[in-house]
Amino acid sequence: MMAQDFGKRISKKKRQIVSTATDLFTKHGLKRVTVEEICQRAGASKMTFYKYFPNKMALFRHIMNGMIEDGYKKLYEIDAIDIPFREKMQKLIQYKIELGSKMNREFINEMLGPVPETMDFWQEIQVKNCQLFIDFVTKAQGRGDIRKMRPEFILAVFNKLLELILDEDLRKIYTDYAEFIREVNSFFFFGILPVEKQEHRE
Amino acid sequence: MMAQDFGKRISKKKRQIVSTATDLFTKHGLKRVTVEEICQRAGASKMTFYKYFPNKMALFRHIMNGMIEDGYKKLYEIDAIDIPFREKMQKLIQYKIELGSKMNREFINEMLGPVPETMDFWQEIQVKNCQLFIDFVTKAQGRGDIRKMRPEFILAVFNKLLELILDEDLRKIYTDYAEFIREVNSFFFFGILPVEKQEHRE
DNA sequence: AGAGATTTTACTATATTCGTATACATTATA
DNA sequence: TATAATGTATACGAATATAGTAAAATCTCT
Repeated sequence: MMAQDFGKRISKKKRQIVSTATDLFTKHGLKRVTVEEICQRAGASKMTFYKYFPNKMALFRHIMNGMIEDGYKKLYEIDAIDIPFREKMQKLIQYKIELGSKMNREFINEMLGPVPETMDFWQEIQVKNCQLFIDFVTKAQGRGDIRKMRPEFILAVFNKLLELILDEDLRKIYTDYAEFIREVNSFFFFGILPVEKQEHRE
Repeated sequence: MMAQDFGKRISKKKRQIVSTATDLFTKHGLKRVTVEEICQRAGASKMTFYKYFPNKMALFRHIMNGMIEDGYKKLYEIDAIDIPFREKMQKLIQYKIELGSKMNREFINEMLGPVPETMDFWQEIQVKNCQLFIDFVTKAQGRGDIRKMRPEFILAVFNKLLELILDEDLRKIYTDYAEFIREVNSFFFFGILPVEKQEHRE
């Protein structure tokens, strides 16, 4: 009787709904996208949609949570690898950049803009993400990889530098994109490396 | 009393409306974008909008016509330069590619999709564009730059090759993007160059 | 001050979207 | 085959959004 489904197999239709909705949301934002449109493109009927999600916002939350989850895993994964902290950071930045191309500020604003409900949700997410990153930094501090500064401050700086990387105009200055990234990365590092590990200090 | 405005100066607000609408339409398509949204982002009131355009579709047509106009000028401009036909073609392809990044198929489909009115309009545009390109080809044939083939056929091939260029997957095969373009271009040419001008013929 | 452009606010008719109810079709499996 | 589970088609009412208009207030020039 297949009973509980063993919690494993997620309905094909559900997956299709989620994936097409992800596409549409990241492209056009929450408000512009219609439940009916999602269903049409997913090749599912509206009834199926409401079988799996109570409403559009729930689907959206589901998707966002998935993204957070991915970020969580990624961060944990990176932290577990046995490489110098600096390389970990590099990997993290790389990941955030890839994410950033989808989750850019415009996209976020578009979602935050008109729907007040999303504001609170976004706050939630930010807080979660914060905590995660702060743990990451705290661990690194425990190992002496970075100076003892308020992790919250480091997070803020990190985010500001990410904004810098996503800045199209600045990017144009560099002929080589990789060089640009290295530049930011190295800047970030000579700011947070503990004194005893820094070679170029005046 | 500034009277007729001398037909020169287009109201700043109108220009802003047109430009923000162009942005929004190219990003999200006709249907997803709201008159109110355009006005808000353009910093204009709805009344101003309806002062200049009778409705959303009219604005859309205005924008599209502008693009056609640009294409017209560009083609004429390219045709007028005293360079080999092959280089003209290269320039034309370059231009179409730039345009293609905005006017991609997805965008077009999105507009054609739900609004039946746009279908007819798009037909109109296609016909105009066709005629233009066909003139271009006919002239070239008159000069002996290309073989005597039905211009309509050449247009069709040209468009197919453009689709090829915009194909992400194919693009990935080439490490150098310029090489890719050259490849397509050269393929196109050794297909249409008149026999006496071809060097590598079996 | 005075004319034209622009905004603000308020409003209506229309269209869209949401979410549900019902009856029907498909698939899988015991 | 019988029995569920899953999905579809269609239609529907209610809430909401949008288009487009009207009239009065405000702004911006000269």
